Amino acid sequence: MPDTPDAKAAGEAKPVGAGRQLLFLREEELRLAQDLLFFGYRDFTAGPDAILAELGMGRAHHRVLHFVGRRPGITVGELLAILGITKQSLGRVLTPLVEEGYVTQTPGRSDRRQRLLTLTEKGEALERRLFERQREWVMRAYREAGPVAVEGFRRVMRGLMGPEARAQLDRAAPPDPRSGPIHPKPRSAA
Amino acid sequence: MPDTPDAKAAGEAKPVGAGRQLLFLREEELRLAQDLLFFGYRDFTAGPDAILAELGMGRAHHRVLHFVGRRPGITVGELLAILGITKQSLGRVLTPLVEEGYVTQTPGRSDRRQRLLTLTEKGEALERRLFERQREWVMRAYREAGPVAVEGFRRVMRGLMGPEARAQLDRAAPPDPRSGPIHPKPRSAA
DNA sequence: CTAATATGTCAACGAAGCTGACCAAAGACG
DNA sequence: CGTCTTTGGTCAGCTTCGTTGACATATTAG
Repeated sequence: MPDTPDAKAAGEAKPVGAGRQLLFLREEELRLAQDLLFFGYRDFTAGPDAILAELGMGRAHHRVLHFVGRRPGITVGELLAILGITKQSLGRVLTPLVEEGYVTQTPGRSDRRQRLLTLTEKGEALERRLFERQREWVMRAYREAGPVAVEGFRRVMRGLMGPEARAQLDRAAPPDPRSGPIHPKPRSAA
Repeated sequence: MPDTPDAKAAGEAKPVGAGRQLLFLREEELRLAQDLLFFGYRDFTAGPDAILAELGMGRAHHRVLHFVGRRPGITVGELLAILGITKQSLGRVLTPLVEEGYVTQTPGRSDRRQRLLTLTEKGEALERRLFERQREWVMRAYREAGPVAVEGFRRVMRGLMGPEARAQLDRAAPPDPRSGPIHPKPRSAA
């Protein structure tokens, strides 16, 4: 259990045993994590949400654009598995995206029941616009925090995911052969 | 062109210079961040969501319990500012919580228009139950990632918040005077 | 031919946001 | 005192995005 949280560990007063004290610190630590995730996630999505609202779309549309953009030719079934929603829910978002020309459906070559999904140019343009907005935001946070913090952020977020999501992530983010794996190995705290 | 399936993802040829490559890496970095936040946040909230569903409640109830628990005696207005929602939306969640005995409202002593919100024992018990579920999950991620990563996670999440959220966080999480500020200074990359 | 699979669609519902309008109690201040 | 503002509550209606259940169709698999 090596995880005395770096510097802040103190807490001298309070007539408690050491174990009790650790427990208390853990509690506050976790409450902080709850706050950070709530506020952070909310503000992280705020930028794209504003753009989408102008187009009469919502966050769900963004997610479809994002994952279709990440894996062009993805099947409906795979997309459902990644998003973890029902096909009815997906349909309400995907159908308009197809009708308005953001996404194309083409029958699978080996299995013609499948509808392989790909972004159109219009879809790519919108996705990129949403992406850029978010990029500014995240890059600012990354810059302020520094590369070591970014690596830590990634490790913790990965740990917050369930095993299925982790597997999906590895598929959704095919490591670019030119750049090597994103997390080659922690390399002992950079 | 529309129908090249997933194999097309790479695009290895692409004649790029070093700057272009950096840009590309940044892009992939950011896409990864999007994935991590989506999956991570979703799975982070999954545990409490399941408990709440059994009680006919949702995530919004949890947030109220969380922030009221964090600042007993908080006013309705303050809670609205923290959550960033309208009073109508809050009402739909808060009224049932009061009616079912999870939260009490008491008139403010200096301003009797205010309704100071506090958790009842029942409310504290539920909040704790939700908290414990989430704690297990987060502690696992923290342990796996290690203390340096946790510090980095906190720094990045904080950076993802807007300035208002940051101010609210400092109020919502009154820094324990015994332990000093959470982020005293980067201390040059652990 | 039959069964399973991939996808789509209709209908109804629930959770949690929103706007706009309006009201009452209490404080603030001339 | 009287008026204005602030705090909070409420009614009505709308939107997004998730859910279940049932059913239809095309295609593949055995």
